[in-house]
Amino acid sequence: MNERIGIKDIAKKAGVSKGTVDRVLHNRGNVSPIAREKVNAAMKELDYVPNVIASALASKKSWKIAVLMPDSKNDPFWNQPKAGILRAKKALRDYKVMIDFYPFRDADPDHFNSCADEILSKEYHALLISASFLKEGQKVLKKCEAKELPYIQINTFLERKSECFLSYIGQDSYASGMLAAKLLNFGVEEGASAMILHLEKGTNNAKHLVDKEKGFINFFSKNKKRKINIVKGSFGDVFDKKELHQYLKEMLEKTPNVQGVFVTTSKLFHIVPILKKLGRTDIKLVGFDLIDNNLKYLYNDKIHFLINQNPKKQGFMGIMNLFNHLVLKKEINALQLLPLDVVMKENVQYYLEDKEEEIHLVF
Amino acid sequence: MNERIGIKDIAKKAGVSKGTVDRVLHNRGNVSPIAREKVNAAMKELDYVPNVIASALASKKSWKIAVLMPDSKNDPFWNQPKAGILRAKKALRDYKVMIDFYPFRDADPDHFNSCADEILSKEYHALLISASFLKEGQKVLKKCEAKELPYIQINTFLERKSECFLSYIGQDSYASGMLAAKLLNFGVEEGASAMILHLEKGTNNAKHLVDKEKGFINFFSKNKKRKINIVKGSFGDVFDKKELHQYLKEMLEKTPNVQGVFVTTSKLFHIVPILKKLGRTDIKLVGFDLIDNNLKYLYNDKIHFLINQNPKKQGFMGIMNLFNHLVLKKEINALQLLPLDVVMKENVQYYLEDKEEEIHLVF
DNA sequence: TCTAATACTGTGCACGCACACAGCCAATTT
DNA sequence: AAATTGGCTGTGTGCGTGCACAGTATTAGA
Repeated sequence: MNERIGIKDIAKKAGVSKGTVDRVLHNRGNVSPIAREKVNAAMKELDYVPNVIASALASKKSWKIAVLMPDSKNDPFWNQPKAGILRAKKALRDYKVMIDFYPFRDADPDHFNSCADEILSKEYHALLISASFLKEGQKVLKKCEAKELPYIQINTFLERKSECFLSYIGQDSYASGMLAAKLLNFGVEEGASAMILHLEKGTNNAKHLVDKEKGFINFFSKNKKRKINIVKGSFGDVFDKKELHQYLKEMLEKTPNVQGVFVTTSKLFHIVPILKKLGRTDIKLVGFDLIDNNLKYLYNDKIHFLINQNPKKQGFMGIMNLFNHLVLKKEINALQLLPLDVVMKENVQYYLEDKEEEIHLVF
Repeated sequence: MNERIGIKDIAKKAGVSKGTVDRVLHNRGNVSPIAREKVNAAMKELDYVPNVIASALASKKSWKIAVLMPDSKNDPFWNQPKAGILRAKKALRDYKVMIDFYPFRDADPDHFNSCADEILSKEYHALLISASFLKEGQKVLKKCEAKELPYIQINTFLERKSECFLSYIGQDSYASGMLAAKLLNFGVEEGASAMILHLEKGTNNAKHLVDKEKGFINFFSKNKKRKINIVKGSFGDVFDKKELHQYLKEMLEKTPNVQGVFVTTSKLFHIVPILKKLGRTDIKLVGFDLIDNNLKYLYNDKIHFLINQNPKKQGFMGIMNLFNHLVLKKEINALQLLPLDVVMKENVQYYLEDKEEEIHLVF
């Protein structure tokens, strides 16, 4: 049953050799229009689907992919996308896919540039990039386009109009802001206050933070049935604990009845001990990312919700989509927004488990 | 670079032929202990990893899998596991995997039995089963074990001790009860009441409902800081709207200040219009499953949270795990609990999207 | 008309493995 | 001693496709 038909079948049907079928299949040229037409007709009639297994085995081509993302030494967050990339690499080990990492120091645009130049000086088939720097990122992508090097962006999205731009894989920042708002709205009483707090430098230059803020605020302005007072805070240097303590103290004093705080990055854990010192353990907290420091507080009920952005999956899907594009010539979606998982103590295990789960191949 | 080594390499290293290596690899017997040892040593030393591509291409075996689950005509829920199974089938099209469906009428144990008998009378390599009926389910699994037919259970878990029992893939009912409790606890004021409501017949016979209830109640009994009054309700025939209306009215009258209701199945949507008629739209609602009737109310803020159990993924993983076991001879986990996704209006899109996402192959 | 270039087509090997088969040798039986 | 058995081993073909190369038909140029 279920006899799969191969190129020799369509060759026979079309009255040509399998060599000709192969040439039609891969647009290698040197095929007469008549032959091409016969082959196409036969393929359509027999509903030919290439056998990827045999194809992969026979193919001699190898594919080189460069990865340009921040060094995980400086920010452990980047270990997760990296883990996803390595898992993808393992999944593709029987295909000739080579992956080279170019980690750049995350606060060093010059280093970012020099890494990019090194990539561009070599012969890669594609690039997986997470461009932290707005201006430099745009420049690098422009250079890629000049060299016709296709790329996929993860985590940070710089808009480009080009054939080379294949996809952005990451989160929808605006939606994540709304989600945080909805969660706080659920747990905060009518008439009370909720705070959105940026704990980063240069907040206004970071598009994703601006978007999160928009989402958060728009949720409450749309939702007119319940009145919640929204305040916005911003503090750059989380390592200056004394100043941060002072800042939060003043904010909470001048804002009446704050019942919830939304921190727009993974740095929520910094304010937990401070709130404790201020005797405000009643405040409900929402933040991002399942990093150890946050998890600790999630486990003992200090943090109520963490929104998970699937960083590992971002890396994994980045490579898998490039594979899809390069090797299997499939269309890939230009925008791939990953789920915003709502994580609590009771379901966190499912999002952490790193058991040897299935490996995902894209056909 | 990255020269992959194959059986001929280890054959050379071990000083035997590739035939002997193959026999060692697949435990085909007829290998002298000395040869076996040499081959094993060579494999270890060269860190041999089989090329699944070539292996799949060369293998002549075909695999037959039977699927025994409720008919989706009667309950559209089952369309989702089915869709997952079909996707897996597509992903495996180059491997010789055949899948036959045996849908049984969901309230008809006799039909379940006769479907099972038909499967057992044919030659299948494995079975994917969702046994709705406790007693009949156990009997059927026993028969499978007698015929040495390995199986994976999805959605409903019947405990068995047997070599044939490969895995259960589904949700952790107890954890889902706790999750629901946590969500309601977040949105319900101290001193108020929360209700757990079963809308099924024969609740006490359904293990997963009992477990959900345990999880829900234990959350509140563990959490002694905040006092919430818990009440339990149970009503069998949701289609008798008048009686259901009356039942809810009385429950809400005799229970002071009910602020949240947790319905333990996908049938939450049945009580939404009734609560509206009773003028109790303030009550916060938590239930299960992204089915259309529930989604409608999620969109217009009548339902606050839906807990998603990944029914499509259950089907997909069921097949993939059988493939893993049969074809790739990999160990698979006996218990595979899928994430309990917390779904709200703001993130529901990510769990619904049926875009042609990556297809998962297990190596 | 002949040659040479070009356009097109078919053949056959390789990819790494599974598996059938034939061959070998020692032990046992006749 | 010859025949048989059974444990063990190596050889060789085929899976469906990619691709190099050889081969044939067509056309253009002299």
